[in-house]
Amino acid sequence: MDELVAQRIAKLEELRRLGIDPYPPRWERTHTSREVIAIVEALPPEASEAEGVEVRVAGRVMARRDMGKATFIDILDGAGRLQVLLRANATEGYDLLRLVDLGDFVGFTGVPIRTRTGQPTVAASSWTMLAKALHAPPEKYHGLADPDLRQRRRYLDLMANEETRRVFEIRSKTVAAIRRFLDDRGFMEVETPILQVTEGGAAARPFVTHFNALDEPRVLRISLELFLKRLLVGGFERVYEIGRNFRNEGMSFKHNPEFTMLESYQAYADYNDVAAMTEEMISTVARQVLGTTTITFRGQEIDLAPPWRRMTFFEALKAHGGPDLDVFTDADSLRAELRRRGLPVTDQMGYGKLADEAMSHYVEPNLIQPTFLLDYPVELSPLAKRKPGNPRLVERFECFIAGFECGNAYTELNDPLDQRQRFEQQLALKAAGDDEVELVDEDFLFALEHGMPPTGGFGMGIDRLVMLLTGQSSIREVILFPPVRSIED
RNA sequence: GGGCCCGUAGCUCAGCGGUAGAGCAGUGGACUUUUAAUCCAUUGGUCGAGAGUUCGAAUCUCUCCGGGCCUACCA
Repeated sequence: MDELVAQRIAKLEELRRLGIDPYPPRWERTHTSREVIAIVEALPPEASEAEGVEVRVAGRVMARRDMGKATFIDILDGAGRLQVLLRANATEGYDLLRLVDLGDFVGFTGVPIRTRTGQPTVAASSWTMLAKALHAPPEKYHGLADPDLRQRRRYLDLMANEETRRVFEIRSKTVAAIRRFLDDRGFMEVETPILQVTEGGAAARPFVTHFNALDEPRVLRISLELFLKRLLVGGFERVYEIGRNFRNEGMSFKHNPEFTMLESYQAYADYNDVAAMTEEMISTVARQVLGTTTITFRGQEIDLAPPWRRMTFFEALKAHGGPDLDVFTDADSLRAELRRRGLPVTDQMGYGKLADEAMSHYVEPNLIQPTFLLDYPVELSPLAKRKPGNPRLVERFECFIAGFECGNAYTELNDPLDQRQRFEQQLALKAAGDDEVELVDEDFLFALEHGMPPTGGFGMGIDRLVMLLTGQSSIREVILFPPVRSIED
């Protein structure tokens, strides 16, 4: 066995021999580190001690400065770090401190004091082992740097790196702020199936599993859309879901196979209403979580305050040197033009995919400040309603911040006959070799045939929003436990 | 998938053909206001795995394993 582990187990056994449980079931804490610091900071300047105040604090031992008859221990609790002073003539069990290692959870009873350097500290009258750690924590100064270990053993990353803790606190506050925003506007949070018969609502390859009780195959959902729309058919007027989607595809700095999506649907709204809600929601969330609407991402300062820039898909393509889609109106001519421009296009790509390819090449990287791209080609958007007066386009926007997409919305297609046609067009694309198309979902069509009110829908990748708000340039840094290859022992 | 890079002590890293090093952590000792405490002493390694080249490989070559960054596709 590892020598360091053996040493710690020996200490643990010595505690037991002394009648001390190294893993006691309960120990009452009265104050967090932050509360103790507040007590000390509230003391009059000449006072060095909160006389008569007894606090019980607890946390993980992060550092230890042993000076013979006095020892300083830094603990980390959920609120932050706190220094504890133990003295041979003032702390019960001082000689047993040799059984305390870095990483242990320890409780201290004592008085808040100010040291002569002014640092808030608990002068301990006693200490108690709360949980013995068998492994040393990461290096105290450099922390945990190995990117593999940081993700594989996130708990070590969290205990060693304050920035990591900050990122996930912001993530939690972001989701809470989104819920608050939607709840305040009369939206109802719902949950829909993750295990589905047919994947739908997006174009992506699914994870496949088997449902034993029904003895049927199932796929993990790739979007939330089609079930939420069934709820609009049912009569709920404002619904949203925040949930995990699964796409069995590649990983990149902005893609993870399981990712968290927000989708909301609002009856009697169109995509313009949704755009207004989007810019208000994201700026509100930023203000609540960060206290500002200004963020820095990859060295670029970005202002999330509304109103955001709006331009049409066609305009944006022209403005950034891409092809004019009013000139190249069919798949063959557009494909030839993109090929002439040296873009990687294939014969399998339909008009929508080609237009999207051009957009992501010419436009997307340039959309640093928040921008709505409006009015997408119909071929790219089988679930969106056509734009009145222009059957080539649908009422859809995607919003871009810092050069990547972070939201997508439609005026939802509620014409069941048109919806069936669109599904059939997707089938034709599949026949032509595109394996990432929207599949026909008869059950959804049947629901739509019962009537869905005019509806504005919205989808947003939560992980990407958190990347923006925390300044993290990789999605894996905002996911607590990103997928890692398993290691064979 | 393509390109570049990394894997050495529990952690952070040096060493880059001549028998394995530092700091932190650990162990023993000194020290009653330190805070990357300090000072003295000291334990700890199949140098990711395997094969090859060589008198000799952590170091060079190849294969594999794990990881990172960039790049391409879906949010």
